Amino acid sequence: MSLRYALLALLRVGPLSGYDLQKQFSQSVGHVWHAPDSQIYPELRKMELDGLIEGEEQTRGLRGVRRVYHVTDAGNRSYLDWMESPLDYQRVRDPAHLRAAYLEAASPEAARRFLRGHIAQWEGELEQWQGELTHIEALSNPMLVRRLEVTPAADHARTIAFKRFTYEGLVERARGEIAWARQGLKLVDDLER
Amino acid sequence: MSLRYALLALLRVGPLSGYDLQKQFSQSVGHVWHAPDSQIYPELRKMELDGLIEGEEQTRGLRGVRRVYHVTDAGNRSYLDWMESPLDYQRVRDPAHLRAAYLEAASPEAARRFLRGHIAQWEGELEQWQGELTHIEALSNPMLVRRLEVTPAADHARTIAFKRFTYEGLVERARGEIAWARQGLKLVDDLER
DNA sequence: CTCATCATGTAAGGAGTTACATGATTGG
DNA sequence: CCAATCATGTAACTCCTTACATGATGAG
Repeated sequence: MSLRYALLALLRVGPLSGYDLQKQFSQSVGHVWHAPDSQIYPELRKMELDGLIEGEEQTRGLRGVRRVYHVTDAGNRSYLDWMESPLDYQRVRDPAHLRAAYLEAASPEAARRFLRGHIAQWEGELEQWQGELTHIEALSNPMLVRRLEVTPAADHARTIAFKRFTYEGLVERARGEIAWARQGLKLVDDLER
Repeated sequence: MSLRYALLALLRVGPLSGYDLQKQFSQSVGHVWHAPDSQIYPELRKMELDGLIEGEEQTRGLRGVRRVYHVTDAGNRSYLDWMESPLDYQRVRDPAHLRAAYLEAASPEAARRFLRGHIAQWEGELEQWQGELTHIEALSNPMLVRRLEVTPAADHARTIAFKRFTYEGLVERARGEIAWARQGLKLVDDLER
């Protein structure tokens, strides 16, 4: 159910097509909420049916068409309502820690492969999030710049501060996961002796 | 797809019924992989069809029946294969950080409610995981004791070490989330001035 | 003219959630 | 005899994944 709020968060800056949104998902919001195109297009249609957004068909060249969506008043209200409402947390379902808990059943080599994989996974995320953080600090994220353009100057600091806060949290999480897996590698070494 | 490996991890210690497994899910494995009964019973049936486990119908009292499942050779192999295979990581989909990133759209009170909720959420998890850790150190977790009983003495240290490692990681993660949300509360205070 | 990019989907299936549904047994 | 717990499910629905499918436009 969060997908539509991720989409609304982007659309509140200004009208975008499904394709544009999809591109943004591999950048800005996509860093906290991934969604493939096959999920975005149908969700936009549903949101339009629910009256949260409205699509306008634009011609592109001679026969090309694109639907550009903008947020309706109802959509804006729905977004703000979500923002004021309690978040529902998913129950824990963590494949990496599930495996870690029974790692005695794996060979030391497999255990090391798993832990190295975990490090690689989170180093990838870390790089993404640190990159985002750099773009936030330098005001070089195009979506953030567009957002600031439609935001009263008095709210610029807030807007930037919460983005920085978010990505700092993610960076810390990634570092935590990496440190944990390194500990695990040491443990596997110790146990082998 | 991890559910069946969580179930196999438990069943490898000894035969259990769907009901027993369901109970264990709210304790041992459930701390890293939640599953409701409505998901466990059908999954066990599917695993039996796939030949990973075998169920034996036992009578309970006069008319009561219960199916007690045990792992087959194929099930054991499947589990060990999974243990040696690379883990597939889910794409990031994080409602808390999604909201945090756009917290400028919320009122300061709502922002505080959200952050306090986040702290409460992770303090709950922290308590669970710290409790588990205590039970591991004290060897007072019944499932762990049963596991050690069917494990060669030479592997006891390994078995315990990986459990401790897992829950230490989870405890650290929870602490990280709590620290992050506390930072957020400070930020909301600072921005209000 | 061709290729990258723009642009929008459908279809099948797996995984998980919530709610509903039923009945047996055991201990007090 | 009554309540807690034992015991096992189904049904409908949402969300997400993977794979498939198609065609237009613009730059070189």
